[in-house]
Amino acid sequence: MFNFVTLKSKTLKTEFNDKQIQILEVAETLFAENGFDGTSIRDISKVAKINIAMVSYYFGSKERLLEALILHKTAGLKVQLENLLEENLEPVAKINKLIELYINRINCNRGVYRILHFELSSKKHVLDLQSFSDFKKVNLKSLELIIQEGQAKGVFRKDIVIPLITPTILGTYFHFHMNRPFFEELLDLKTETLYNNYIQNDLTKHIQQTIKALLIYEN
Amino acid sequence: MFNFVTLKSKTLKTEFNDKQIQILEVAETLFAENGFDGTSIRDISKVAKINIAMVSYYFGSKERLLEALILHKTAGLKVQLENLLEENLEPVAKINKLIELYINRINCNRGVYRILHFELSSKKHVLDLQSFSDFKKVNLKSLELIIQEGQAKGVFRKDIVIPLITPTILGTYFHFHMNRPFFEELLDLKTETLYNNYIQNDLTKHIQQTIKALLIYEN
Amino acid sequence: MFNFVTLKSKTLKTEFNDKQIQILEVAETLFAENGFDGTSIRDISKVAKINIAMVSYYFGSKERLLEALILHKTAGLKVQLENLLEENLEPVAKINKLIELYINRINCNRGVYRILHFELSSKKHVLDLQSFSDFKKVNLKSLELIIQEGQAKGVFRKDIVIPLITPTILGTYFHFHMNRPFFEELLDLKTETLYNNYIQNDLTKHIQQTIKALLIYEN
Amino acid sequence: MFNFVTLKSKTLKTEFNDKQIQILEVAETLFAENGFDGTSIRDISKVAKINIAMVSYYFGSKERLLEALILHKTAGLKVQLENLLEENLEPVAKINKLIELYINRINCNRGVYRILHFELSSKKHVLDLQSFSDFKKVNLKSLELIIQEGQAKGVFRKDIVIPLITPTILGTYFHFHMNRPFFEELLDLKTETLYNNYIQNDLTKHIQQTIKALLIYEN
DNA sequence: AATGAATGAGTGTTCATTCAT
DNA sequence: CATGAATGAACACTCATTCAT
Repeated sequence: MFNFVTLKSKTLKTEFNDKQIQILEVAETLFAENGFDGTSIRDISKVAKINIAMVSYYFGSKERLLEALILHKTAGLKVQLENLLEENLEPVAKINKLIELYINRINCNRGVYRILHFELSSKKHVLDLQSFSDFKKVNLKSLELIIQEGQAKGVFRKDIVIPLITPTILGTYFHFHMNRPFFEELLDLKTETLYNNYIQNDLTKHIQQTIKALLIYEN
Repeated sequence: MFNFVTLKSKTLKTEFNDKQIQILEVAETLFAENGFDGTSIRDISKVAKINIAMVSYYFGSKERLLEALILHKTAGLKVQLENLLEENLEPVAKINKLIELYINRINCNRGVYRILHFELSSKKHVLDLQSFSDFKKVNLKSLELIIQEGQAKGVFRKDIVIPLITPTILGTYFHFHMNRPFFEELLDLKTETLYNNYIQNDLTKHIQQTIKALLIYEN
Repeated sequence: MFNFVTLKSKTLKTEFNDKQIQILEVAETLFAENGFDGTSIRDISKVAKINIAMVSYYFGSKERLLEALILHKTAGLKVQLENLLEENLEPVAKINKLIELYINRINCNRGVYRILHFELSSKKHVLDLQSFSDFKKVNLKSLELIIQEGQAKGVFRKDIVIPLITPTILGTYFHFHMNRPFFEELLDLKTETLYNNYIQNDLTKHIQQTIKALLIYEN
Repeated sequence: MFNFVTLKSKTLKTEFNDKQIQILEVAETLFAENGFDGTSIRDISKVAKINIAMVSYYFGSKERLLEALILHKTAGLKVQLENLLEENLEPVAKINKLIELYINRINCNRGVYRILHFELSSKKHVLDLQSFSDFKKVNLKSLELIIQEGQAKGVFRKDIVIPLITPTILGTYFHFHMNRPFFEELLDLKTETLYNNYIQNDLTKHIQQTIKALLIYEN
């Protein structure tokens, strides 16, 4: 019935039925709004209009719901990255596309990525962090390949500390988004659409410009 | 920065007695480790070795403890910024010093700034966000002044979206710190000292380099 | 003993199919280990590797599973008792054989007898206690016949309170068994075999000796 | 404020305030009626007319309430035993008094002793069993001293397995009491008073007679 | 000024059972 | 006939806060 993925000798479902997906969607929204600790499974069951016992029934526990959510939402990124790597693009165009891919993806799955990058750093949660660490390493490796390609072509500087590029890309996005009310007021982004457009256009462009300058500009 | 500030029609002190400061210190540590929701006032009272009723007694509520904590820890930054603005430095040197000031300050008050920039975006918390929004605006204004000074001197580009500079500076730091375990492993930062040195030297330099490139490099 | 017994206006089988017997066996073990309340039908279904709904399906409810279990495990004792009564033995030999029969039987069906004699006294369980009371009366009657036979032959004292003999026989066994860990340590009964041997030999002999002394010895 | 007893590096209160004692009394009754698992702290709080959180507040947890209850109710027995040991009595009189002491004490604290001797044998409960094992050892030691005294005086047989005496004494009582409804009907003990009188007179006498016979009668 | 006692509301989870298929 | 899905009720326990002293 389900497609199982063996992950550290623990089988996790990667395909879910409609009700499970419904729960996952609601969970993502509420986790994004109120954090993991700030969201009760009662809240989830109320919004998702399901019985309170369903969460434990389907996912085992609140923590394992989070695991499932992360797995569910991050699945597919790896394939997208691999496709990008194989594309025949100029280094700058490739890194720009990578940034666009990242920002777009994260913006569409805000809740999950926020938790992945911020809540999971808490020492309390003893989720299977290894698999998420692996996830981050895969991302880092893709970035590395693109930058090294650009360096080989003589376009990018040689003395770049690659692991610090990701914090700049993702950190800029997250800091902007986590302070959404502040920037909504400051930049007059009154509607959801205006806000999302700003991210997809202006913010993405800013990040691309920043990274490009960093990769090319000689101090 | 403040002394007696009227906030929500209630008078908040920014000067506290020893016991209050003790509570604030413990609260910062625990909030930083486990988040606001993940920390109970029982945890705080246990670690601070004070009676559980003291928190409500001294600060009114858990939320107002957070308010007090933020006010307590952010006080003083404005003065530092003003001093910096008056210094006679080249634009690049000035922006570098600003970045250094920011990163150092935030790194020393991780807990509070993490909450300030990430947890407070939650819609649940109905703290008087205006005062924190003001705080952010003051910071933004300082940055604006420095950049405009650099633009006037013909050092910086004219087409800079200044509000997006802060997300890049702070976002890079926060993303790095929130994924501390990942970078500790990746960069072999085994001890607290090694980790802090890396932030004060390498990471700060990376951010300075990034911002400089962004401000100067013509696309 | 029974075949189709009307119990609470419902027909209960005493003959079960393989799956039902499997459930009964597992239930006995778990009830013995953790008590009735301490055992969930989830536990039973997990150990018996059957669907969780099977218990309700086959037995109606958890309580009626217990009823079935008791009926299943106590069936046959009456026949054994009747056979014993007809045997041509000296009074002491007969009572000794009765004790041996009891202890052996109970020891082989610990779970059920423990529940029968201890958990069922709880006022909460509204099982049809009458049938179990009947069961006890049958046992008492057998004992009575043997003792009266011994009294008629002038071997046993006349002033015996027969209903109190059973508590001494069974109570001694149960108290020993319910405090198994204590006696295991005290008497160095490290293995299951050693423990069972001690019961079948030493403990049985102790009880036989006790009852014999009580029945014969003139104060 | 409290008098603390150090027990395996864990401090347990032995003196309780009125509300705590009220909770303990209710808990004993309900545990006795429905067992530990069969009693919820909701039941306790309802009967004791206290807030449901009080149990956890005063005792920490349901299990630690049980610990406190046992400690509370068993305290004092040791002293009574010591006093008995020092009395100048004939061996038979002494053992009779011991039995009377035991039965009376247990009958007055039925709930606790039932749990102590029957529920605690369950492997699930990981209470500090060592202390309860110690409690049993103290009791055994007292019995041993009395019997050895009787043997030294040439009154008691030499070949007695002393550890099996306790199961006979206590087991007889418990089996009788656990099957109270059966014996109430059989022996026509309609009221609480009649029942208790029967225990204090007839049952106690039966046990004394049994043990005396066992200790004296040569097979 | 400071605190131990107390509480109602809420937490995540497990329960025995039902029911459509 | 047999079962996977689903559920409302109950579970032990923790929460931030209040209040009398």
